[in-house]
Amino acid sequence: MGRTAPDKDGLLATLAEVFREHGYEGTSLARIGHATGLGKGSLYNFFPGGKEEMAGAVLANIDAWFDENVFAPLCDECEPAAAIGRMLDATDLYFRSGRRACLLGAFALDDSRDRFGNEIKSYFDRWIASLAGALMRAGHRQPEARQLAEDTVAGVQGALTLARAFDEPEVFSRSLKRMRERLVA
Amino acid sequence: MGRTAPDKDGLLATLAEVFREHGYEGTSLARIGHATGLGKGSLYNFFPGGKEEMAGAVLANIDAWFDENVFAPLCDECEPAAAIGRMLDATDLYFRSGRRACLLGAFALDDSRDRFGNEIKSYFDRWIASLAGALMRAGHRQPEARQLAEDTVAGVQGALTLARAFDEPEVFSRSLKRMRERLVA
DNA sequence: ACAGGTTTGTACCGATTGGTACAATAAACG
DNA sequence: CGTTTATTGTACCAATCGGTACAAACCTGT
Repeated sequence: MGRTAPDKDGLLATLAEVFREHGYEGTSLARIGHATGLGKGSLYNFFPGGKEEMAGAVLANIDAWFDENVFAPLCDECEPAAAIGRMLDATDLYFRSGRRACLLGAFALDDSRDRFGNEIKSYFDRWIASLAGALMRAGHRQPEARQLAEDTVAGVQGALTLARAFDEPEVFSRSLKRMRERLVA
Repeated sequence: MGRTAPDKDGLLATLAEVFREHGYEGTSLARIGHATGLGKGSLYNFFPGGKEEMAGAVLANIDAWFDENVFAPLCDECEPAAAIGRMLDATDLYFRSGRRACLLGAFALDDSRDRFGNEIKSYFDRWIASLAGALMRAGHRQPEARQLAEDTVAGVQGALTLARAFDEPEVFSRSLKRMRERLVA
């Protein structure tokens, strides 16, 4: 083995932060190098596919986190109200109570959608489907459950947008609190 | 006078479409030139401030449209339910029933926020404030009206994001329909 | 200490970025 | 018809873009 490789998780986290802050086009290799403290040599050593592979790895990483911490709780066999509560807790944790943007939401808007369309679609699809499942177990009928799930995921995205627009994370926290009341009612 | 100037409104509309589709960073002058059919000479003649002035003019144009067609109806002195209905109609019209993205929402996410933070903030602020006003005239108390308005504007943004993520404009139409029921109830 | 493979900095590449300068052009007005 | 003035294409600029090549530095297993 050669030199000690830096921990990949921390690297992916830093990369994610840069992409979140500046979008795909706005994230230059120079900025990545500055944020991570790595030169091009190291970056292209870990990600031979360049910027696109970096963004792909970041998306996969986020995807896995949501799978484990947000979607999975919804599919558990316990009482659905508690499952939904845990989902909202994880959501609030991930988005740092509104201080963090959603990378997949940002990518959905600009033309990163062309490169990562499948990942983006799958991410939102699984979120809505698992939430709708929990809502049905809580007694909602199929069409209403689906609509309520759609509204909730859309509401999260919109609240994140507003929180960033106003530079007031509380907008997100408040919105999440109202969703909690609405979903368990 | 010199040559006949192309109509500024059509030019701004084309510019807006390019910015909406590719974001601020992703919109190169080459792309603008191709989309508008104008060379750099013309572009810098109309917008001496370059790309930033173009984006600013586009935002001002959108701002004016929303002021007249979306915010103003909410402030009218007629019955608030009809006012809210007209607001939703104009919203659906502008976003082409979900086929069009929101430029201000997109700018709020990436670092265009640094350049146009005030415009973005003002846009969402006026939307929420005018809607909350109409809701109060409809009988809602102040805090609930404000929260409902916030949820609605956030919901529009989120629905646009989802519609783009899934490439299914119907997601937006459905969401808007549910908002209509929720707001007039 | 040595050899192996890994990590890293640096120099370099062509292409494209936003922006400037300016001469050529064409319409409107006297 | 000629002058004026707004419009336009083209050439050019330094800076930066994403990406490649490769030799030097380094850590680890023997």
